[in-house]
Amino acid sequence: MKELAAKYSAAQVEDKWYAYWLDHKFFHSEPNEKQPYTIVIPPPNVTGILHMGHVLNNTLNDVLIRKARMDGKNACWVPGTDHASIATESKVVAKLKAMGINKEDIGREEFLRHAWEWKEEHGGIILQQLRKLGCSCDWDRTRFTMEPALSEAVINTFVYFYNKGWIYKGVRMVNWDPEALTAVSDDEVIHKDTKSHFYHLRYFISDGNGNPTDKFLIIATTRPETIMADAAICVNPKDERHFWLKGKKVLIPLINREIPVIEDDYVEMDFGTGCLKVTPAHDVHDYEIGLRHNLPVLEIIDDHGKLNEKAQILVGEDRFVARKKIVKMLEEAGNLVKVEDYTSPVGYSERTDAVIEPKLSAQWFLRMEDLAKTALETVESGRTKFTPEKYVNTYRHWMENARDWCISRQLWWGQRIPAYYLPDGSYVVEATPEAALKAAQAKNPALTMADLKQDEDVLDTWFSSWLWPISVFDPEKPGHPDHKPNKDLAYYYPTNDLVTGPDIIFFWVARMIMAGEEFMGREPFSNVYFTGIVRDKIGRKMSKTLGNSPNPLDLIEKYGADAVRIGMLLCSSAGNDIFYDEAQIQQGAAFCNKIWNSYRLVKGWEVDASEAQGASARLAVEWFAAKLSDTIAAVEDHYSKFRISDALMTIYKLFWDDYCSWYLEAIKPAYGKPIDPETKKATLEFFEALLKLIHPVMPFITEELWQDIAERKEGETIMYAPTPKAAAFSSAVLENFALAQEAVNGVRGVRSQRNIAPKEVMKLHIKGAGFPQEVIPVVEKLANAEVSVVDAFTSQGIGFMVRTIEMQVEMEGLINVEEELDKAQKELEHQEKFLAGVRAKLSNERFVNNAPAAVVEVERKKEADSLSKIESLKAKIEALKNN
RNA sequence: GGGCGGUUAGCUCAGCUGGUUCAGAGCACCUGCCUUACAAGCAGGGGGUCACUGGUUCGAAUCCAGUACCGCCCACCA
Repeated sequence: MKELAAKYSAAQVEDKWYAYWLDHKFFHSEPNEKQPYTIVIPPPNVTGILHMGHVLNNTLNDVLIRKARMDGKNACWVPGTDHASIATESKVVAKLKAMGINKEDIGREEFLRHAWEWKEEHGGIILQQLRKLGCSCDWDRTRFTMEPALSEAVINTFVYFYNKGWIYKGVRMVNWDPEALTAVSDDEVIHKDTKSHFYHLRYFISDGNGNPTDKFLIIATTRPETIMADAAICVNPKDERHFWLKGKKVLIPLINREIPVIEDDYVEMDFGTGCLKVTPAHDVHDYEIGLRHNLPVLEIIDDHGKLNEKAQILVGEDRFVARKKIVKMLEEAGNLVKVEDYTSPVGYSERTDAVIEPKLSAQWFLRMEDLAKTALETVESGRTKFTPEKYVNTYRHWMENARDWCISRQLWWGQRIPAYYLPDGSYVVEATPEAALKAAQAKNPALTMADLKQDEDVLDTWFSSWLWPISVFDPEKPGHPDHKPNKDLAYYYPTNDLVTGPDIIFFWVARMIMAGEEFMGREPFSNVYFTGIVRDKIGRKMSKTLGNSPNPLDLIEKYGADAVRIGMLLCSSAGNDIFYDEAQIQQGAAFCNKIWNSYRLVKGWEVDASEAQGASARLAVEWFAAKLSDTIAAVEDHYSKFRISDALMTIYKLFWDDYCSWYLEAIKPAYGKPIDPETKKATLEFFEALLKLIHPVMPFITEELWQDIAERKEGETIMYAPTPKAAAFSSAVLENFALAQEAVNGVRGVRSQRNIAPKEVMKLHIKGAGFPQEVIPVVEKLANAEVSVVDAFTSQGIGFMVRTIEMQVEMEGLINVEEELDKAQKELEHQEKFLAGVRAKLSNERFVNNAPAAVVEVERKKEADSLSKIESLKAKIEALKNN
């Protein structure tokens, strides 16, 4: 590298080094004798594009992986994408729709052909974008959850759990979208408060023969069109008002079907009338009550949201039209008591905005009981640690109440459920059609392939991603606990850290733990680091519709990936949401520039071999060596606790404040003068250590400069330079330098107050022998002052204290005695108050007797220091008065 | 409604098992400087009854209880 530009320009640097890293396969990992450090990427949706959440997450991953690599571990970061069945399928559906093609019309096979085409064309863009961010993924290991081997793994696990008896077919209420004609997941249902009515209906008591008596009860409902599906009326068993109903039967209005009155705690006595109509087919809770009381299920609404013939009346009418009509009919029949306005939350489909209809349907379930129990133990025992810890509570609560997992989805894009139906309605579950045929023929030898019909549904995407930490290494293993892990799996599993958002703690994290325990017999990762959500400045979630989400690639282009990375991370502590502000990235860019220029300065110094190291430089080198070691220890501590932003801030301050503002200023040769070889060498060593420390978060600029500070051979990289280690140091060195810094600050304060230019040499008098003599050269250089140690101040000047040491900047004839007196008086008052406080404590016998000796000792020291300060202040005031 | 977590400077957050002058950091702000690496900079400075109330203790930002507000997860009352 020749002359360095005055400003750092990321664009020229980043692509160059990324290509270099790729060329040399620096990201690639193979099992070897070193300790592995493994991360599997939280696979982004294959059709996704990079957003700020990905930036945060993947930068964290990359920091961890690069740090581990420099720590000498065999670091492996496995990238890949998730087939994301719902998201991808709806994108393909939308694309086809735009072409005038209906999914149903072209059929499954043709649809999947389109979907794969789409995936090949648009899929994996996000992985390209991650390269721009600098992510050091082992691209040779890139995986896709729906690639053949991984799909096989999914099917095998299904068969495995089925054979174990944990997978069963059951009926469940799903969120049915009558417009899209599909079930949608709970996440795709938006609850909106909707104005409707509360209809109070009169149900007459039956005489036992299906005829009404003159007695009746009143129920309140928002859905009168479903009364034909009623299976019971339910009251709370403690409700005295309804004791008389016990054992009675009532008649459904209009159709006069007889239904029983039952009792269940679910009914709230003080809500509505205390009588609830139970409609198992069209309400989730009612369905559960129905299960408890063995009630029949009668479905009267079809897939299109219209009443069917089972309704007996209003057949073929849309549910909302039917509602209006039936109200009228009820009114005419004398069953309508009153109508109240009512606002209640109603579920709408995210995609079509249709009102969701709860619908019963046959689904496949995986029993959770044992899996959840084991997975809870994994976390409670600490084998997998959560950061921040608070999420253990959330996790526990969910695991203790885990409901069976509905694993079927009414979609085509995904792994198709390997259940094959026989003509007699029974089914077999096998990994392949061939095996299924064999199994079917065992039941009925006459069957042929053509007689078998595979289940139409595919598996929940999470049913494939929960295998991710295993299947990316050895797709044979899931579904086969006895299979001997291949070399990769044996080496890389369990992975070390997982970085992800808390929103998928159950969907993904918990289930990976389950799968890991089930198939590997141990946890899939040692640590889970939960990030927060990236929000905009005013706290809104970033979303496309709000348009408040910047495009990370634009930011990278504008500021550089390093700036984006450190900008995001400096202010993001684990578990807390991040309020994104472009100013953070600007701060990152400023830091890049600072690093760049600090090197520009050092690089520009000519070395004169005959030059001897000056006192100030010698001290500064000694001090910074200590400071560096001290800080490295602090940084390591932060990392070990996953306080990433603290670790980075610590390095940031070390670089900017300690190295640039103090150290470089202390060793800086006079303008145009050469530097001695010893100092230059030390400085470059320090600089290299700093580059290495910050490299995990700022990979590009550090590589650029690292390559320049010394002769490097082709194939050398900072990526594999070992993390600087803390060396032993004397704390006295730090302590003495700190005193020097305070003295310098004191002088600078006086300059600032009096508007004295930095160029002007000042005279600083230090009273007594308390100040470490050896650091005086540093003070002289940085304060641009001549320092003298005196017994008493003999000239006029402005005083200040460094701890208990009195100092004075000589200002003959330039000081305002009044002002100085005033200042000293105030300081005295403050000091006396402080002393009083300390003495009150010390005179408290209970404190002296109960507090640890060390604490009492500290108080005594405070007392002594304060006394000494008061004494000098008094003397100073005297002197000023006499002046 | 149930569970969990939070409330410290204008903003974002540290502050571990109560005691080190403990009230901190970064950013923002104010003042003065284009000082020959960097104005994406340098130097200096102001700013908080640690949400509120009570308790425990010699001593509380820190422990306990209650109150208020905020956030997240679950259920989302026919």
